[in-house]
Amino acid sequence: MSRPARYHHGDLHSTLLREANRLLDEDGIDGLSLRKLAERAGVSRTAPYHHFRDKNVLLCALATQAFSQLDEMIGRQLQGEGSKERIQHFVREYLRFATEHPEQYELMFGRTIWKSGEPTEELKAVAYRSFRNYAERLGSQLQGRLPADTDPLRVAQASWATVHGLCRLLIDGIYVNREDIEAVSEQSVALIMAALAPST
Amino acid sequence: MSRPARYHHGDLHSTLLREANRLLDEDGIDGLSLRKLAERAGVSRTAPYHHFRDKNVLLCALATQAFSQLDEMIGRQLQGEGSKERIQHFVREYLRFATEHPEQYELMFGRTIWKSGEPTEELKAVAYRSFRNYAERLGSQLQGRLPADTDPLRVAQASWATVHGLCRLLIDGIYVNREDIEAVSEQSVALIMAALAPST
DNA sequence: GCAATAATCTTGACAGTGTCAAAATAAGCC
DNA sequence: GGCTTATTTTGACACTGTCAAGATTATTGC
Repeated sequence: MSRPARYHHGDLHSTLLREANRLLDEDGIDGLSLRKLAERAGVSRTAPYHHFRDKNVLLCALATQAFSQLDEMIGRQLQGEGSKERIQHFVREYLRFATEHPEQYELMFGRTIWKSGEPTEELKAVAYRSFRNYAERLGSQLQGRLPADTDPLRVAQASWATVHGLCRLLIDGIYVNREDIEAVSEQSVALIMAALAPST
Repeated sequence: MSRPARYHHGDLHSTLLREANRLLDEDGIDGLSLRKLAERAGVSRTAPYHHFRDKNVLLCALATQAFSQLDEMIGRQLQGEGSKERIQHFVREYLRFATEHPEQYELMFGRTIWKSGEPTEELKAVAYRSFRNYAERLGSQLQGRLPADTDPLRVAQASWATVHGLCRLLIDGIYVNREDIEAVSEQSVALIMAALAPST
């Protein structure tokens, strides 16, 4: 039998997170309204405010979740010794992450949180951790192959910006052709690797 | 003496564009509401609708203006023969363009228009023209220096994505240090140029 | 077990948004 | 001067985030 409607939901916090992610996928970041969310959770308009101070905090929670996934993916894909193939595979995985969850990606890196809103300390922590993770692992993959005057951190920042730029162009709807993007990313990796000393 | 308030504004169309740009600079893209805009222009809430079908069309008009400026800048900076210095100077100018008018840049490339809204034909035309302009000029600057298996168009796409990615990270508030970004961009250019054959 | 406290949820309200419909006003044209 | 068209206005609607005050349930101290 279906549970009777109780005054106390019981597990509203995690229900809100789950349904918010669903709403994000379906209606996009603009379509995610707290009122729709509350209705989905079977609860009144202002109930969510007892679990998330405001909409910004809710969005930060979603972004934090997504960053954890990204961080986990980085760790999984960029382990072991480096090679052009491995790095290209990572880039494809990154593109896949961004395009399969475009609204989450937008939340993670977009101005909704970072500019208009105010990123949570928790979000900032996991975001910076993700990038540090990427920089360190890429650095060790390119170990000894960079020109002497080249700071590995800068290479990490530059390469991340490139992949990120491609993702944004795709996600924001400026580029629509997924295959083009993949070709461009492979070109980028090839070009950078060509500038490196061969691996020993 | 100050003009009396007339029923017909006289030049509302261009006044709206001008004040919209001011509002954009002051309050950001989220702060730009048609009602505030109408008030600034000294006109009632719905008057703008007779000059712009809806908010999306207004924003497209602003973005179109900005793209024209960008296109003009590309033509100015990327003429003549190519050199590492010239390209690095162009990148700095691009960064300057994006950071001096961050809200316009957001409008030009952001999802507000391209994903959530519907880009005007006019906007699409000038946007594509800008990129074609960039691709052609960069291609001629790198003439004969690219590896045989390297499509100049791909290089243009990749390099644009990189600079664009940097701009987004800066504009969206993820990176805050302007000098870091400049160092990263110089690193990127140096890395790509290192992969090229020396100019004849 | 029971009272006090805290957590949770609801209804009502407010200011703000984009945009439509219908009416009012002005300008241009024959 | 009268007709048509372009502008502009007022009124309205549905939507948004969020606050305040009250209702309900859970938890804790004794």
